[in-house]
Amino acid sequence: MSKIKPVRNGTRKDTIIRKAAALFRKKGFVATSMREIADNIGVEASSLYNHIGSKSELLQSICFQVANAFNQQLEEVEQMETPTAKKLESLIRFHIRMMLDNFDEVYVANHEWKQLGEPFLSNFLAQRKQYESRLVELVTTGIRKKELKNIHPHVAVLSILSAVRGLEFWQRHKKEPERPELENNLVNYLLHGITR
Amino acid sequence: MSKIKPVRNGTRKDTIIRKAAALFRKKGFVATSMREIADNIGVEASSLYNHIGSKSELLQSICFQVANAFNQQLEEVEQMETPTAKKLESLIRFHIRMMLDNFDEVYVANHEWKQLGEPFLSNFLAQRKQYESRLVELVTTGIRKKELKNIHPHVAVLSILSAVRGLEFWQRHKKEPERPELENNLVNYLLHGITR
DNA sequence: TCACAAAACTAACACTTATTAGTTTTTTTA
DNA sequence: TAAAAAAACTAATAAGTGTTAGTTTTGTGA
Repeated sequence: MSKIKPVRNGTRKDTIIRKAAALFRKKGFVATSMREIADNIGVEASSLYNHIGSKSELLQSICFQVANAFNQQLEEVEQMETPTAKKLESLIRFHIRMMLDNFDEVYVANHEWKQLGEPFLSNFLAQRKQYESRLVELVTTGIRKKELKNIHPHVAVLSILSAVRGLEFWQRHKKEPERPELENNLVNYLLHGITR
Repeated sequence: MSKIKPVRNGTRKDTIIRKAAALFRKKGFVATSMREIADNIGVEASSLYNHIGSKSELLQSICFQVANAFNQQLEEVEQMETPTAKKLESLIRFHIRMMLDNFDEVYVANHEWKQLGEPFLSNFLAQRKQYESRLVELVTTGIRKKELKNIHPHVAVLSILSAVRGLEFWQRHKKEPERPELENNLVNYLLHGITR
């Protein structure tokens, strides 16, 4: 019937991925059918295959796009010439913004990576592991330099990552603390429990 | 072929639910087929229906059994005559133990509740919301009594719940801090950032 | 040992799934 | 405006889904 509207500055493929991300987030990857995605765009399911290779490819795009964003930011922060606490704060704030600005995609990457097929699954998990290790390294360095409290680095890192992930629940209580205030509250709780 | 072995002090239904929980955790609810569950037990898929009503019923059992456990513990803690921080610590420790001792079930309740059909979905979400509210109430009281730092209660509660949930990642680094040490580290991080 | 109940089986059902082939319509390019 | 490319369509396929009916096997209590 109608045509797929390319998203601003993007291809039709991008449009499909965005809609897919929204549905994957709401219903889960496996529970979302190609027909549903197509319906939601206003097109037949088979038409999607003029733009994408497969359903799995959609999930792959979403997961690795998110992974790349986080990796790139970590790279930049590692280069910074600031105290460890400041680096940590930058990263936490980036996580918060990613969570709020790219909710569907980040949520899907966090919850649906299990449905990736090989070799993508292994690749994704390896990247995640490496990301965590680099954060642990950061905290460890901070402790050695006496810039941070002497806390178990791995516990701290996983707590921080999890707490930020918990922002997904905030979608529900939207009116609660406004965005910048929420951001500051969370950073404050996570850091000033650890910062000396 | 063979028969379903009833779990110690349990019914055959319990055995099925346990195996289902393990598979739902590994592959997700929708991606797990009744035939897979049956295979894993060593029986035909149709045989399962001598013991259970439907696939959805399996998910319901898992989710509400977990919800009940948490609600019951909260009830008990609320009755305690101890400082707020102590109550909070009890709850955190209970969450940690539930996470480690009933990993599959807690994980499934946390990740697969979306797949519950109505009216179970609404019921489950309502219980979750109420649980959170009661925790917020607890923290708020603690702040009013000057037993806790003056932090945004909702941010604190969600951070705590999320951080504890993050223990699911710990399954991977099993050798890291041993259980009691891990527990103490986490409690320490979560509370001594908030305790006065 | 006989009868009854519990629990397994086989076979089939009605649907839904992702994906493909082939064709037609629409848009872009020359 | 004609030719080429892009993007939609219809129709079909093969595989997998949860679940049911009917039957056979297994275990139990009289």
